[in-house]
Amino acid sequence: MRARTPHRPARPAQPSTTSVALGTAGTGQVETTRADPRQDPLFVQSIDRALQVLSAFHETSRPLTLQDISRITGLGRSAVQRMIFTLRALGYIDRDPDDRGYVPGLRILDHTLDFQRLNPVVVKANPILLELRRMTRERVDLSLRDDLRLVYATRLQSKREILTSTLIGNSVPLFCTSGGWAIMAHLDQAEVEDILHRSDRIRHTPHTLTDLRDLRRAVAETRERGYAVAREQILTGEIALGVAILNAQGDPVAAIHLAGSLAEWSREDFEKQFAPLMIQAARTIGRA
Amino acid sequence: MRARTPHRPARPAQPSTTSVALGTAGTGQVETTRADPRQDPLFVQSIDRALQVLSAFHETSRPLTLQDISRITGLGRSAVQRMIFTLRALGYIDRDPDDRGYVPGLRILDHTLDFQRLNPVVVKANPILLELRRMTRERVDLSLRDDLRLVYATRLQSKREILTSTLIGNSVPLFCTSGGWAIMAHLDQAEVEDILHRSDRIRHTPHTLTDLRDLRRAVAETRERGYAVAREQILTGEIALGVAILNAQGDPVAAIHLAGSLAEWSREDFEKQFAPLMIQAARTIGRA
DNA sequence: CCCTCAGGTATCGCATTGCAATACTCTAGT
DNA sequence: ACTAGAGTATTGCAATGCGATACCTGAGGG
Repeated sequence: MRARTPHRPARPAQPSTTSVALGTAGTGQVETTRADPRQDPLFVQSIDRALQVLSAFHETSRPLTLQDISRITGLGRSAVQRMIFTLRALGYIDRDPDDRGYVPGLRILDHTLDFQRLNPVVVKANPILLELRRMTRERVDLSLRDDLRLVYATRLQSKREILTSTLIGNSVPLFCTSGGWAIMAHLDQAEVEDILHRSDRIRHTPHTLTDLRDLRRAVAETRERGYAVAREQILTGEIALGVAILNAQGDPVAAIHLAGSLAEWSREDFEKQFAPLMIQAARTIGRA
Repeated sequence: MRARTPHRPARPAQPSTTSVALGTAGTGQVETTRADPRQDPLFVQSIDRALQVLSAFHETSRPLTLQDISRITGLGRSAVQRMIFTLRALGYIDRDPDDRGYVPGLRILDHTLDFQRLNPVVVKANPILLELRRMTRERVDLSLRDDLRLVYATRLQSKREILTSTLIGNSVPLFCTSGGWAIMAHLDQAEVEDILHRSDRIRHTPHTLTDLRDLRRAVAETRERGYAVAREQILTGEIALGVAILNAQGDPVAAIHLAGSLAEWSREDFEKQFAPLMIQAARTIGRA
């Protein structure tokens, strides 16, 4: 139990503060405009509870029983049972066919599709990513920033992709990924510090950078170059280029990645070959 | 507005009736064990309402305003506003960065990942699908049945994939797809009739079969062959093989597809080449 | 330039609605 | 056979969410 699902926050972030952030920054202290949304009278408790139930599956890698969910969410048995009933009626939770227990339901994928259809970054990026993969023949990804992590929204497999971990919705931390460095390169140093300090800097490979000085340098280098290069930060034997995508206000909201194998590429070749393409692609997407 | 999102049911299906279905079948009348879950005392209204708000995005291809959502869901402005506030605080809805309006939020993808990690069929199928694509070099998909439609859960692009419509969560109707025929081939004729009659048999290409007699024949042929062959039913120029995946009880709960181009393949070659592989793969997944 | 309209946000009282407690059924394990 | 664990169902009371209403802002338009 408690599978190593990387860094998915059990409790989500604040709502509108993201857009503020810039003016009041300074020391990297994020000024929370609204103290805590979940004790705001506008906050609908029961939605929260229902989504907590759905989110209980984040914690597991097996079907859950009622009491599992009750334990994970901290909600009472009755409440959980009522919600499961409802969520099941609506198709958001199913019974596991063989084993007994509950699993996420099919209807979730309807919302996945909506997200992909409606998110402007994803929509703009997709054709460009396809083109990018056509030209590079390597793995191309788009990830969106969610506070300390990057969530993969589009993944285009390369020729021989074995790992099943190339799934939409997977997330990686900002602090040790090409995309994360690319994004931090577009923030003021105060915010970078804030991010680095709040991240729990877990080592994914023996080469993962975790020292603050190293990470600062990685970000600084990225800032100069205009793109990030990450070697074996998440996966051994993998090299990745990352470029940030800016929204209309100039905030880095997403990143594109290109990942190749160090068995095939030297760092220099990989960069020389692909960095210009990446930068061009990111500009086109972000209209920067 | 009201974009042609194919066949996503605005109102979802009943919960536990699916598993019953078989014993009481007969005339194709599905015996509703529980009259209507949403007037059951166990049914939590406010979850339903919240998810209706999230589902409002099914209807659109642009960001939605509060009143849009209010209109689509039929809920009052106040209620919608409170829910948007909550859903936004939780990350399930975002503000569109440029344009004004709301869009589905990133946190949705967390649940997508859960679904893919936990759904036993998807988990079992993925490695086999990868192998299948390696051998065929064509597009390979896994889709799960949801009443009258098949929802794509895994999609492995082929070499030159242009269309952005190869997204997870996309759905196609049972009645006119290789996967659908493969699934119906494993149901009794009464259920097939029920499905065919309840489907609204829209023509997707000039070659889409819509006549009941033709469709019955397609299913019958599939039943004999053990796999389905669909030519240009959804996409012009495309040929697809479909094989059903059975769960432990022998019900067809999913299907795998192999899609190729008629410019490259004759129907005969495509079948001869790939049908055995497909059947083998489906057996392995379904453990039938 | 002021008015209006559309969109978003906030407040409050009342009754709807969902939770805790409890009890019942079923299956599996010892 | 008894116990434990899982799922399901019912009920009373009060927490909680909805409707009505009002406020704020920016964008057009006369």
